[in-house]
Amino acid sequence: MTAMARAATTSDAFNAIAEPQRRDILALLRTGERPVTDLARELGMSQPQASKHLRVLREVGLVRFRGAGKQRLYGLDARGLRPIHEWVGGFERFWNESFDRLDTYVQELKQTQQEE
Amino acid sequence: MTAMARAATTSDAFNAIAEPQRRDILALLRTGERPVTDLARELGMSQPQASKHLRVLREVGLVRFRGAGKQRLYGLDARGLRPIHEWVGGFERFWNESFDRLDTYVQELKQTQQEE
DNA sequence: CAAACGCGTGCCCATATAGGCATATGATGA
DNA sequence: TCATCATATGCCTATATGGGCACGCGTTTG
Repeated sequence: MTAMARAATTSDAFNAIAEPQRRDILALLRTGERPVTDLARELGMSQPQASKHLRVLREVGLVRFRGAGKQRLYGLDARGLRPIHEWVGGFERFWNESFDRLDTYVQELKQTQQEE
Repeated sequence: MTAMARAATTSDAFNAIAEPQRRDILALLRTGERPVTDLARELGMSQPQASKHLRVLREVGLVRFRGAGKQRLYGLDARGLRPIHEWVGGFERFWNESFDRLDTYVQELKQTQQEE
């Protein structure tokens, strides 16, 4: 256990929503529960793909499902998004300031360029 | 270009803040600008580590720096967090509903357990 | 009971990290 | 110009994906 790679995607909601397709799934589920196949079709991904993403979302608690015949209806459980909203919200006053700061900033030192 | 791995961490803010240490850096920078070494020390990470995380944050535009002598003062540019806040905010009414839904849910089908 | 359907998994591949370390770069000052 | 301080990078390793595919399983139907 010397070197570590990126934190497991299943570790928390932050990681779970870092993947675009998973964000799409969550967004679509706001409309209501859906079986895997439907989700896959509506979002243009393969069934295995959908299942895998759903698994991650399930493991961090952002979705849940209930069996419905041979299908599994997945539904949203947005509670896990709240902590994220709050964390990001902690920067709210900064993204407003930013502009001003940046201006002062730019004038302040026109040349200490921050290229790539 | 057949198989793809996770989206590059440098691709967007969502990925950038998926890493805990980077979130720590952003949080610390709310206090004000800081040179790399300070950041590293205050957050208990190596200098190279700090530099690397700062690079990612820089590439997605969440931080910027200005040269100050032989140092580089890194500062927060939270504007990039706004889109995230808005995306997550789009689920706000759901994380309140969730509880109720979940209750109904639980009673509704006590046994279609969603284990592991 | 067999065929069909809906899902979840295992396996293989190509990538993209995080970290630790050593070293290249830049800027500053003697 | 050279030594020094502050950072940025390159390299190597162990992991963790994300996708495609084939297949195993449980449920439903015929």
